[in-house]
Amino acid sequence: MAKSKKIKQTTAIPILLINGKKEASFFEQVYDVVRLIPKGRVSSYGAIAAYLGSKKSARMVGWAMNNAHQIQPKVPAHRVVNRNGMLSGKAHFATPTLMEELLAKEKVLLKNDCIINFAAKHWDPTIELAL
DNA sequence: TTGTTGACCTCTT
DNA sequence: CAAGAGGCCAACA
Repeated sequence: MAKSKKIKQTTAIPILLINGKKEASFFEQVYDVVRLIPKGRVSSYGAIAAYLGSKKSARMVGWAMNNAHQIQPKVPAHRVVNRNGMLSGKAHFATPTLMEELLAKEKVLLKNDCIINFAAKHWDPTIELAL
């Protein structure tokens, strides 16, 4: 094969390369699903992880969101919350209140950093995209 | 290179 | 009912 050194399968896949490239990593799939979240709806890390294959990979979804800030097109990370409907990642946004602001613009009401009527607004890819 | 950490979830005690 | 531990994969020191 062309490469003199063996390709490290487990090693980092450059996120920037994923953008518009053939190699589809776990991260890109996360971004893709998150972009599909309709306005006014919210999803959860576990739901996305489960849709991709393993619900135990929910942590990776969180990591993907962390990198999502350097990803383009922009990923609506504010529409992704934890299983409790709580804005666990709001602190990682540009401003601690940015996530609330974005959700408020989508008519998503919050109370104590928790989404009101979360069950009704929960957009589960496993169900919505299960066609 | 190994080991620890991380925007989580589920099971077990 | 509450608290603890395990598990997943990737990035960082």
